Amino acid sequence: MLSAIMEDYLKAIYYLQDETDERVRTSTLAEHMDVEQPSVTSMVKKLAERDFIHYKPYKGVVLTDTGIPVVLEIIRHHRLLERYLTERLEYDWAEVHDEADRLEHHISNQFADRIAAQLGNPAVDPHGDPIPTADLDVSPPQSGETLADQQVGDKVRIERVPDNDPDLLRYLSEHGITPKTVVEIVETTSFGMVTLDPDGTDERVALPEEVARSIIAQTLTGASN
Amino acid sequence: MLSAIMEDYLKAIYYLQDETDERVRTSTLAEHMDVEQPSVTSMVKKLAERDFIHYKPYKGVVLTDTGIPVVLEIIRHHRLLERYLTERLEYDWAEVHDEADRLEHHISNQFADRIAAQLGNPAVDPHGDPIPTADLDVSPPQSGETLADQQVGDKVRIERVPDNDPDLLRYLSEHGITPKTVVEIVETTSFGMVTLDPDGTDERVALPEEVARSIIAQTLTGASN
DNA sequence: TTATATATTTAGCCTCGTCTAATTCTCTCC
DNA sequence: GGAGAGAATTAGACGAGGCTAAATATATAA
Ligand SMILES: [Mn+2]
Ligand SMILES: [Mn+2]
Ligand SMILES: [Mn+2]
Ligand SMILES: [Mn+2]
Repeated sequence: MLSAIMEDYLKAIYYLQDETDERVRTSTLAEHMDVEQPSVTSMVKKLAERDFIHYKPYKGVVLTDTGIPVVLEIIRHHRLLERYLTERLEYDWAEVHDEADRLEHHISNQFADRIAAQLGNPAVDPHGDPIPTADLDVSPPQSGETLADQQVGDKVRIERVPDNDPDLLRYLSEHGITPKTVVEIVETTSFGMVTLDPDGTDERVALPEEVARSIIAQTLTGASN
Repeated sequence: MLSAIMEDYLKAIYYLQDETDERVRTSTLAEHMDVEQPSVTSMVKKLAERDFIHYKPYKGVVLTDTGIPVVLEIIRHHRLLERYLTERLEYDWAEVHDEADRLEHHISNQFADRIAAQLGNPAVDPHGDPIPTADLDVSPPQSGETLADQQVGDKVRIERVPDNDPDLLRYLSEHGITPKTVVEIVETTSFGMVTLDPDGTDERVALPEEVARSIIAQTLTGASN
């Protein structure tokens, strides 16, 4: 079989190749996995040897058709776990990531299917990320629009937030911002600050543009169109 | 921290020293862990180095006061998982052991505490084994009486069955024998066969004496006393 | 087109958990 | 009390994953 470490490498490759749409470089992977480059080189050789990735020396790697379903299975585990932890075991959505990142490698597919059934086969995880089905279909990524692309006065529905920064997640949920929340953009500044008003509140929530760009949102009504 | 493998060694030592009430020998451990003896020797040195066990060369090992709570924590995880899997995720009690044996090393104490809370802090696992509390108290072992110690005509309540033989567990549950079941001993033979009648049924369930001896039961009424 | 900077790979070493083969200790039995 | 038998340990190796330092390939920029 495949070690937990190998699975994490494959998962990292999946996310990175999705982001950049290019071959994933050794250095990028090294940073992501928090190891030195030679460790990556030796690992990608093993993964290529076993046909999960295509490796071209000095040119980076891509997942093969063998590798992709492996990754999707892990992502299914991860997102179902996150959902189950928040929904059934009273975890805060800020704490689920680490627990899920470990357990994803150790639960059986049977376990995953059972918690999926308990949850009614949910389509998305607590951060709005799509959960692959048991036969590993994944919904296509949402429209690329982010909170940073909006105009003042726009109303948008939050679709997806990054799941790996607990502090941000705590901040967001404390201010009533989760997937499905509708917010109005009340201010954007030249120095990179976006201010929101969650629907039905008078609260003002400020976010650095950098962060706003990482939050996917669906435009509902625009003052500008 | 401690690797999953090390935890399994400690757990094995715990069970073996409980069974024999003596120092656990290298060979016993090797058989239990399904590795060769030199592997055990090198592992017990590491565990002794870290003070989880006391190791006397050529004389076997014993858990230290540092090692015992480590084991109890793992056993708590294992038994809570088994209970949760059967009760909330529709696992058959014959299938839970393997899943629990893997996951016990990977769930956090928080996870264990949450499933314990969901279950109402149960005292025993599906096989009747006591679940250590969050502060690691364990109920003392049940009376040593087994199904093999009974007389024909005795009524006994099943307390505990071995959890590592799926076939046996399936057989038992198919014939309505689980912890809490009351059965009457209807026959014992000189060639080692015990026959039971589960309470309220007319069914006859036969078991080899070897197996009967591994099932703990509480005598309720005896024809003989 | 050539020189320099940067990314990547190779070389060699380490720890963990395992193995086989060889050696040494312990125990029993005469 | 000594000879063997049998159990346990030591010696030396291997694969997985990691590291550092050295070598090499690629990219950039003159
Ligand atoms: Mn992971
Ligand atoms: Mn998530
Ligand atoms: Mn285990
Ligand atoms: Mn059990």
